[in-house]
Amino acid sequence: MAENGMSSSVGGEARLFLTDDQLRKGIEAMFFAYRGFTADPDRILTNYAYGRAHHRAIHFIKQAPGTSVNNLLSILGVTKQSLNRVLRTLIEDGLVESRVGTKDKRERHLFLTDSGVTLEAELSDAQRNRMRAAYREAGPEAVAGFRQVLEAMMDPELRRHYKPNKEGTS
Amino acid sequence: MAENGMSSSVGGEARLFLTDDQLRKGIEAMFFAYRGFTADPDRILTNYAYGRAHHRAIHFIKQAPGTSVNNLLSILGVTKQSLNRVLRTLIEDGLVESRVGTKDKRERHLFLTDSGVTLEAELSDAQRNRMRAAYREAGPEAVAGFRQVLEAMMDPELRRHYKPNKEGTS
DNA sequence: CTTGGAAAGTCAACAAGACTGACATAAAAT
DNA sequence: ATTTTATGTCAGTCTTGTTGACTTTCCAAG
Repeated sequence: MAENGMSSSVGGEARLFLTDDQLRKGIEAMFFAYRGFTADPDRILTNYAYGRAHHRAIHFIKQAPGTSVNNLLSILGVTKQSLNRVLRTLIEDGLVESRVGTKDKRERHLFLTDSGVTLEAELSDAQRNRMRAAYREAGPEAVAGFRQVLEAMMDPELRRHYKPNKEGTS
Repeated sequence: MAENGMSSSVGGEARLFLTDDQLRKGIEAMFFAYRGFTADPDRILTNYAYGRAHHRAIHFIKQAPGTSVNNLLSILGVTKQSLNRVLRTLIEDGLVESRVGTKDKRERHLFLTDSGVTLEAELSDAQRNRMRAAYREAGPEAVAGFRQVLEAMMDPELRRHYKPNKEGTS
């Protein structure tokens, strides 16, 4: 159904950027780029017997210190059981501290310890370096386009909570 | 080590697009966008008891019919053992055909069967629709930037074999 | 005050899909 | 003819996702 190689180029050459072939190239580029995007942190993580899931948890705890498990859950988009296993090892290893909520004792508030901050910095530095190189090579206008397309690709629900794109010209 | 929050904004406001904060936003956008990127095919795949790995295999077999297992391996960047499990189920289920090479009998050449083509179309249609919507919303210039940054993010090795970005202005 | 339900988090068991190691077969090289 | 290389397969383990069952805490209705 609708597989004739021209299903989206009916608008003529002004829409050349969304022919099926252009779309396919974008899809493949996304796949390959994501691999590069995660390659450096992944390499580092194996030295600590951690995985990508630990990186994500650490990243967002650093970003929102004191966040509840539930909040982290909705950001990461996994089940609480899955996140729990990761958090448990990070807490056992002393990278994350979990404090029982004062107002609501059901909640656990998460913080990075000093060791946690150190590992987060090592992982983020590696990932930022790759990102910075790509940004620098592509230039500011390409970066703006990159961010626009990425944001349009997110799930609408997430997008409403996220929307960090418009920053002032300051 | 170089963790002071301004490690890349020393060049002044002309380089605002690669401050650590901009980099972090890009990193998070990449993470969230990739989830959206795979969401629709993933949903479809559960109906067939397949996973993302099957999708990738089917995609690249469709793209390069008759490819050898080894070639597919280098594209997908996984071990042959991992790919083998996926290919075996696809062959058993009659979505992929594996023909022994005529010139070199060690090789297996892979093709999609009619059923394979059908599933590939269903998955690709879903993914292309999401991509098309994002492209349309962001516009042609943003798409060009998107592709530039993605390409710069790939591993250099892969990039040399891939490089599909320069197409004529026709 | 008690009770019953909702919410937050934990424990256990299972599945997908990566990985490494050991192995089989065909082709090529010596 | 024998060894080496290329290719593909089988078996077992690990990470990380899933669902289901459970505890603790909070809150609201009776």
